[in-house]
Amino acid sequence: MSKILIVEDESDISELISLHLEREGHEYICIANGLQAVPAAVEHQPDLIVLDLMLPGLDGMQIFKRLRADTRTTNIPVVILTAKAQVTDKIAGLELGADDYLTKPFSPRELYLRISAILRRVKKVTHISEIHRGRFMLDRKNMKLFLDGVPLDLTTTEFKLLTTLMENDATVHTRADLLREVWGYNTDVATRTLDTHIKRLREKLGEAGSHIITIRGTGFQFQSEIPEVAVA
Amino acid sequence: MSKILIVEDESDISELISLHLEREGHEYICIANGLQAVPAAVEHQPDLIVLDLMLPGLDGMQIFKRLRADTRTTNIPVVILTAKAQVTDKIAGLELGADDYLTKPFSPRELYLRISAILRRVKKVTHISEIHRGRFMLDRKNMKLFLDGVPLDLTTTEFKLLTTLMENDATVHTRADLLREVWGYNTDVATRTLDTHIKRLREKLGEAGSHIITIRGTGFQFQSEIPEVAVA
DNA sequence: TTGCCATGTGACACGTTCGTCACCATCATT
DNA sequence: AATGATGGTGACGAACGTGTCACATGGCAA
Repeated sequence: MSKILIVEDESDISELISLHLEREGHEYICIANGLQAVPAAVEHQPDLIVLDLMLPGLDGMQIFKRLRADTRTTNIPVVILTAKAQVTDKIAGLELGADDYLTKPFSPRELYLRISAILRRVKKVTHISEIHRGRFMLDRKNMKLFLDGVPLDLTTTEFKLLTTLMENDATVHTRADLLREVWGYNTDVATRTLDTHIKRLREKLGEAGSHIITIRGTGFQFQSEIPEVAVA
Repeated sequence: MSKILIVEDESDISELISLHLEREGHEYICIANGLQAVPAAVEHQPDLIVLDLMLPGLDGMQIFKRLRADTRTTNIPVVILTAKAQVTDKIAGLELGADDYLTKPFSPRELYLRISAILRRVKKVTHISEIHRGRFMLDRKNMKLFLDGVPLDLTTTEFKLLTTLMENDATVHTRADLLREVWGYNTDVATRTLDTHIKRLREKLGEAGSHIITIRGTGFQFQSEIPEVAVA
């Protein structure tokens, strides 16, 4: 269930929208006065805002800009509704950073689905605290590693190290890179520390430790798919 | 810069799209054969896929479904392109989980802007590994807390605890809730542990520790804005 | 005011984690 | 095959993080 803020002065349109939202189990707040848009968004922290540009006596674009300017609302997706059917208007709306732009008359079902598409995307991406790479799944939120579905506990350092390696599959990370990424800007960490941690990681991974590949003279690399190497 | 995979058999259309993408500094890969879509997406891991549904001898919808079915591509946004202008088709496409749906003939500029809108949203949300709350900024990626811009080191437990509290600003978390969220489902953690960690957190926060509020008889709460209380 | 109960606090002890070092293994080069 | 350099390993002590307890404090109701 998500919370949607509808900024629309024509009550029949807002009813049409809210009907759909309600039927699908969403929560909504309708306001008719554009001036209330920012305060309402700040207060309710909706997951998405539907904004009609054609509000009486007010430039809807102005409201949109204010929503983007305020840190408390800048990340909330906005779908713009308007009667201006010109392609140039559409482009102007999208250019300013709207998430979608629909022209009246619109199909309420389409609007609803476009709202869903955005919400879905946001949910999905938020959920990507998980990195999937072949047999590995890194759950960043819970600092857990799953190998073939089996949970493995990692220490903070091991976790950071593996995350850095896994984030860019098959990219070579130099020793300096890793030290900087994992240990922070002041690379006052000495000699064999990195090696030791790589070793500990490989140890915990068991046979799958071979996914961490040594690039002699440079650094290390994570490969989710180990290429077949012909062995005599 | 983002990487876009274009699946389109008409070379003039794919050129039109790629021209725009290139001009804005994006990288792109064009493939004309729908069957290569999934392998190409797996290999290149694009940030977004533009998929023409009207591929010769192939059901584009089928390809879309396969992209969503594969764990390695399921999270990649897809923009569907089609000649079917019927609202019902549009609805069908969005219903299946496309991120946007454009009908031919379309304005290349509009397509480009819609692609940008999705990329922007994804980037923004991905970037929200940072939680901003008043004077506090929690950098989940680096497990760091910034108070008025000053970095503070937190231990794993402290970090989880504060994250849980901060995620829902001004929401009261019961002791049981916190124990479950931070310590995991098996709440075999005893008596005064939570209090001790709250204390340690407050200690590290110094004077700002007052943002963690005790709700007597229930639990704790994080408030980014401390309401003015009249003191005699 | 009294007494009870929920919360705050300081100290402690245990286990974990970390960085370092000395030494060994392995690879590349000649 | 010899040599030097680079990476791997095992061990160890110090530092850190954590959970628990005993006791102090403070709010609330009778």
